[in-house]
Amino acid sequence: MTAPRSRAEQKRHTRALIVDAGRRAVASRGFSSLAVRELAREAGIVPTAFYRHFESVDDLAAELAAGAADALGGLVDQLVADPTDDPAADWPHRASAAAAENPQTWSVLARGLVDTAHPEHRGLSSAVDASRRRIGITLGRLESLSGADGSAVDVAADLVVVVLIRHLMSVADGDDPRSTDADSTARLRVILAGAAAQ
Amino acid sequence: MTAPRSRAEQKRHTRALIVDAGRRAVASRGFSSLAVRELAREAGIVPTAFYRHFESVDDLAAELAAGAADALGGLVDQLVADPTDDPAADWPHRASAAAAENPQTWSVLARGLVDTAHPEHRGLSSAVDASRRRIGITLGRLESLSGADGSAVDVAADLVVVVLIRHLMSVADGDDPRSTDADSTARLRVILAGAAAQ
DNA sequence: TGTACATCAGTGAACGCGCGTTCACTGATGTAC
DNA sequence: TGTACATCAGTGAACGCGCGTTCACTGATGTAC
Repeated sequence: MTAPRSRAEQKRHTRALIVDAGRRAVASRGFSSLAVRELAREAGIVPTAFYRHFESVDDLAAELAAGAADALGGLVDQLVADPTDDPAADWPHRASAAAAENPQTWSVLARGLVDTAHPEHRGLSSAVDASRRRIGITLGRLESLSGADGSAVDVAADLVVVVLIRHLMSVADGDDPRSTDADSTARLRVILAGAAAQ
Repeated sequence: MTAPRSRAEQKRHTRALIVDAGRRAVASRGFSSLAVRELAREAGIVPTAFYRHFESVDDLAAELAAGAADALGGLVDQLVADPTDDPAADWPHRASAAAAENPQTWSVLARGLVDTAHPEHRGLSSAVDASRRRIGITLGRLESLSGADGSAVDVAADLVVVVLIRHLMSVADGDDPRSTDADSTARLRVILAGAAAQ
């Protein structure tokens, strides 16, 4: 049934099991809940074998955080890559697709953002800052915001990013994607109309 | 120097020290970081004496969460109690006063909101729902929103509550209150203008 | 193709530590007479 | 006011448990000849 695996393939597989268990743990109980013994149990290895894959539990935390930051960057790539006249309608839909692909990652992001004392907070926080700037640039190019004040666009970008992160977590938490999309769209419409009116 | 205390006063004092240490712990590291031994150390008692004040560590968690929910309710009371024509200008200022009064409480609220797996999540989440409804009613009475769509007002209320909670956490984290007030005011202006434009 | 050796993912025992909680206790404070 | 007793906040030993990490090991996989 299971194909024979090379040693390298097997190692990659085990490592992926650990990372996956780690993502689930952080998503549901936060970074400080990462426990080597629990991860090992879920990956089907003995606790000490964990150290064949990571230097320490903090090393794994760093990798999970980097993954979340990358995921956010990738999503923003998609949002700004092919332009739209109506981000309020299109972005939630694209974000839902991203959330469905790797749900836990977005909860990892949220955990890192709220856990200001955790070492990974800084990195995730600046990933969000970067996203805000990129979203801001894209919003600034919208025809509907062509007459808007620059600082109003910045404020809108800030609010849009918050709406998108809430959206991602909502979908990741298993909320109905259809109604979550509708909620986010309504929020984005208010924000964009508000920026246009300033 | 220290006035003699009745046994009841002394007990209340020790209990307050525990609750305070608990608030700081949850604020900085989350509900799951509550540790009897650490709280006892900070309160100047032996770990087992903790159980003279609380049935268990979960009992303390429940009290902290209830305190955060009450604080939010109290703040909303203040926001809706004396009406204003310009919530965008007035509410951040009032929220800053509340945040300065008991900073950690707001981080406790945020922790409980993001920690969806924690038993206290539900209660804090519904406290926020209640606040959203009350804010919505108050917004609906604003002259500037008299022509606005009802659902746009609901969306605005949702966004306003998010802005206020971020504001509270910002001030609690020690950010400069003046610039935090300005940021929140700008965000609220965009939201209210957006709802008015729908 | 067969043999000898190297690599290294996973093993199992062990370390010191902090966890939440129980229990019988002490001794100062409070109360009744 | 003085004495006898009750209350109860705080004490200290102890419980079983899971934590992160180290170390010497095993044995299957991979490589060189």
